[in-house]
Amino acid sequence: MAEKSHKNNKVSLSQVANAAGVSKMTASRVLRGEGGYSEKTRDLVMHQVDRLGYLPNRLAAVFAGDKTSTFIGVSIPDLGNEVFAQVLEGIDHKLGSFGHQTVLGLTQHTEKEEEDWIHTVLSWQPAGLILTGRFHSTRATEMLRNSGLPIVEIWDLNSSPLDMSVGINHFDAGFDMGRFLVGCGYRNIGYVGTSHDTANAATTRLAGFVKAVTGGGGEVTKQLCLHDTAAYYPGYYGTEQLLTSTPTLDCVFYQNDAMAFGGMQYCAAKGLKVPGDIGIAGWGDLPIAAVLPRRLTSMHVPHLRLGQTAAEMMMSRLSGEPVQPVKDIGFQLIPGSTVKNVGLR
Amino acid sequence: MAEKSHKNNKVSLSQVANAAGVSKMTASRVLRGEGGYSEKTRDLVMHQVDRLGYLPNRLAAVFAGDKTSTFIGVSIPDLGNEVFAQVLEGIDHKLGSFGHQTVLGLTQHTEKEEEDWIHTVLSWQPAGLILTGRFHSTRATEMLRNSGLPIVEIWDLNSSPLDMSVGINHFDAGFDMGRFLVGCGYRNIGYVGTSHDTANAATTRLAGFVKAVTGGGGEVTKQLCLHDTAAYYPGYYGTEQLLTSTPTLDCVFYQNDAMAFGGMQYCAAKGLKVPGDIGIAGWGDLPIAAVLPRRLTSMHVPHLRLGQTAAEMMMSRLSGEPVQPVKDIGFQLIPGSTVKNVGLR
DNA sequence: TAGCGCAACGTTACGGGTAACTCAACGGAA
DNA sequence: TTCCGTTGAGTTACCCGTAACGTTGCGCTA
Repeated sequence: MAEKSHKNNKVSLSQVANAAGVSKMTASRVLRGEGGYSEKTRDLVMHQVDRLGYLPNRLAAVFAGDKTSTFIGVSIPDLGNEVFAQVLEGIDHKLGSFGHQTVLGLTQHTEKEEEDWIHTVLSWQPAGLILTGRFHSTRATEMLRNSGLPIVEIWDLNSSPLDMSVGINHFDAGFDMGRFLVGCGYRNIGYVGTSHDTANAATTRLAGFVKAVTGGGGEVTKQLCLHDTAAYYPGYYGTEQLLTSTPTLDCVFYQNDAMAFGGMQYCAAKGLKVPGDIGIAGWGDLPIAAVLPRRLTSMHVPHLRLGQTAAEMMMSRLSGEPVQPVKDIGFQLIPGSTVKNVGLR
Repeated sequence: MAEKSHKNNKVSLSQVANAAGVSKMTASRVLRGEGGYSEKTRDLVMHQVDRLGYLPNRLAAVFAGDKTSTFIGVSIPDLGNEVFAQVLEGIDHKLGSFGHQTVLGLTQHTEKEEEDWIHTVLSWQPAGLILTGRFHSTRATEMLRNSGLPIVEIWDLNSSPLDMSVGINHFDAGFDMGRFLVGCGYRNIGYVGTSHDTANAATTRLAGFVKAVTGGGGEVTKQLCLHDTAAYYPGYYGTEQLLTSTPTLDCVFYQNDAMAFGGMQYCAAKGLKVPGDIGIAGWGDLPIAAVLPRRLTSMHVPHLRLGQTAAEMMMSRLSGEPVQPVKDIGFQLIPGSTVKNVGLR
């Protein structure tokens, strides 16, 4: 099986055609199943395909047809954050079901890395790009515009997107959480997150949060932005830092549930009661929340669906259907019971 | 900026060359920086590259050079399992640092899906493939062999790999855990996992586990394999099912730490003391373990490093360096304190 | 000043498919 | 019988780069 060509060990279409005694074009037609050949010819060709172990060369097909590939470039900050793992899972499954492939790029939240990645990925003639966040470098924006490709900006909703956007308004979400916590009676609130990058949705969220808290008569007394991943242990030691430097805090808001859980564990280790001594609020309503004895105060965002929706918007645009370019996927505050419910408002 | 060609809106090398008043070949040389041109010519060409917003077409380059691309196909079962998210993160970072791209495939643990995905990915002329697991369908194996590409099988160490393999011996790891638990005095042990697929490493692990337990005079009384993801909540309700049907168990072994944590939460909710009333052992030493009050009995596997190593082996092979084809990345039992330590052996 | 070498650049021929066109054979209607 | 449409298949040009070679023109040597 699998007689190889001399050059590169790959069986080409012409080899199949020769072996079947037909022209390259006829073999091509059979393989694409677009008709215009007899049953007998089809069998001849397919038999040789099996015998030689022919694999189509989609790269050459794209090239010949002067079309784009079925690649979709997907840039994600990192996978240590469960949120993005879920988003990616949603994207890849949906893309896969449409016969498209994910070309991954972990761009670590930096514009420069994203820019380099975009340059590389565009050179592979992708069918479209899905990017996390709405801030891109000038050169990146220019390349994206010039490419003329469909682009979905996800996560941080962009009301005037390059092309399309799906996500939530993080400012509003942060604001809602802030208003809720102030409504619970908290006035002296801390924050633990992992980045102060202005391009980061978490920063936008924090801004909305701060606005709501100060507007409601409270104060975000201390904001901690660690140089680490938004995971359990940073939540733990971040809380330690926070409460050591500012013991007067009555509540802590975290960048996500993993960090919040880490914070809860710190509190438990130090004998601090939640919510008796201190309130805890997370973000994302991650799977771990489902098994905790006490419902974690959090903000539900449909991450998997967000990913799926992004992929669907991409597919719609590629098939020429009309697409609503900006989709707010929505969020829902989970009051939970890791904050006191003094029932204000 | 960005004057477009009539056809497909992309600026080609000849357009750049024409605009710069040089031949296509000279422009190509400048862009690849391989010398054979004057400084003046270089500036002329690069100026037009900027002005026209030219993006190289790597697809055409691969095609012309009759080479493979810089794509590496990476198949991962799913990202809901943090273990694989970490592995993927390790792979993509390392590949990226070598100028290669990950083409992702979430193949959901099934051979059929993997086979289809392999067929598709191979048609894009990748430079190599990284596959999770060592079991592949016959047709998949045949395609992989015929491709002649470098292949790294990860996770479940394959001592006679298609090409290369890195991971751990799950049978041995399961065996060690079983021996340890029996050594702790447990005799009536339950298991909660998510799959009975023979192609699954978890199944291999379980086999080793069972062998050690029965060999040590204990019994794996009940094995529960849920049709779900290996996450917190399945761990919770799986434990509920397990302990309801078999209340006599003295210990439960889980497919991973997330499930184990879910199980611990179930126990806590029901007033069962860990390890007083029941022992709990997880697998993977996931990040959450770092913040728990009680060290979770688990098995440490360097997931991130596993991913990085897989990528490094791939890069070594591609650059023609000699590669040790089978690498056991090792594991380490974390005794923890969620099991009794009766101090046997 | 012929002869030579080399830097700098141009020409040509692919590579593996596909679009668009052409052509032959055949069957049915006029 | 003639004409024409349909079916099945072949031909040709082209997609965008690169390898391999060919061609200049200049400076230097003998």
